[in-house]
Amino acid sequence: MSALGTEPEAELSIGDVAEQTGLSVHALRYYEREGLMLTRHIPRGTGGHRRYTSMDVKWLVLCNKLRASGMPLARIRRYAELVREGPGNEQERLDLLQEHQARVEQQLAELKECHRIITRKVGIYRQHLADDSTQDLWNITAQR
Amino acid sequence: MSALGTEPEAELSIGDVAEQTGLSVHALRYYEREGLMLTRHIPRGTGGHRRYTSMDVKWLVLCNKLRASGMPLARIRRYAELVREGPGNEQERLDLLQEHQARVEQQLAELKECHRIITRKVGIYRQHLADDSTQDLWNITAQR
DNA sequence: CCTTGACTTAGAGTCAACTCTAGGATTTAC
DNA sequence: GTAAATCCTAGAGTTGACTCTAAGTCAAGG
Repeated sequence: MSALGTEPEAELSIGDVAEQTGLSVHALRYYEREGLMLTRHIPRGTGGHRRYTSMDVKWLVLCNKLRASGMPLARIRRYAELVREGPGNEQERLDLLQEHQARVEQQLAELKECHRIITRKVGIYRQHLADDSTQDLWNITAQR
Repeated sequence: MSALGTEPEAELSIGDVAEQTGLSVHALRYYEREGLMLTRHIPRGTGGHRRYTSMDVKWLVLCNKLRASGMPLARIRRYAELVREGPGNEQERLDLLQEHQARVEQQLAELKECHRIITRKVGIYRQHLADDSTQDLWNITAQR
């Protein structure tokens, strides 16, 4: 209920985070090594085990979305660096996000075009099979 | 104008095909080795140079669409095998295409969701910058 | 005829993004 | 108290899809 975003923050083990994000524990260690997290070093508990917070989980969920839309890890690292630097570079963050947004729009257009072509081909084969036309159609792959 | 699809068929060098498909000559040789073409072996001219036809170009353009929509080369190879086998396996080809069609639809849904999230984040940063609010907002990355 | 550019093969190298292994240390459940 | 599960580090291995290299052969323009 507190308006300030600094609540108790139950700490999470790497296994918990893996479960909540769908990333493997291997991938999570790799992400830390690669500087993709919000802190350069995930704090460790007494026994040396990583202690993540729910902020980390939120960040990783965002990373998953960025990855799923084709952003390379190198670009995510750059974004993480900007966030780690703290306030002052918001314009640069915006630029990075907008560049990616444009890419995603391109991808969407391309994917829709692919879908159109595949759907047409599916239609041709459906037709062909429905006709029961065992006619050796010259080469169905070249149609249209 | 001939209704039968077997016209003169000017032959094309690997360089011509590369230019027309956007694939590199290296990739084209690789595709042949991997059994992704309509014939197991692209015929060679007297000097041992590959001679492609416009059918090959059409096929490769389709392959590009399938690849661009995330079909792995192994799956394209399977499709190529079915086409090489000739008539009789149309149902199997249709199944393969429909499976891919479904995947593309999933991808489209996922990509749209990513786009929505990125757009929201872009909106937050735009707002923040427009407000000229140099207020050290706690952590903009965690917003919403 | 000769040079330049395109082509040939076989095989090695690259890149991103993990994924796995070895050899231990720590934590948790009974 | 102990066994099983989970965690640690450092580093090697994997996968897919090319991409490049070496050491030539072939073809086209002047």
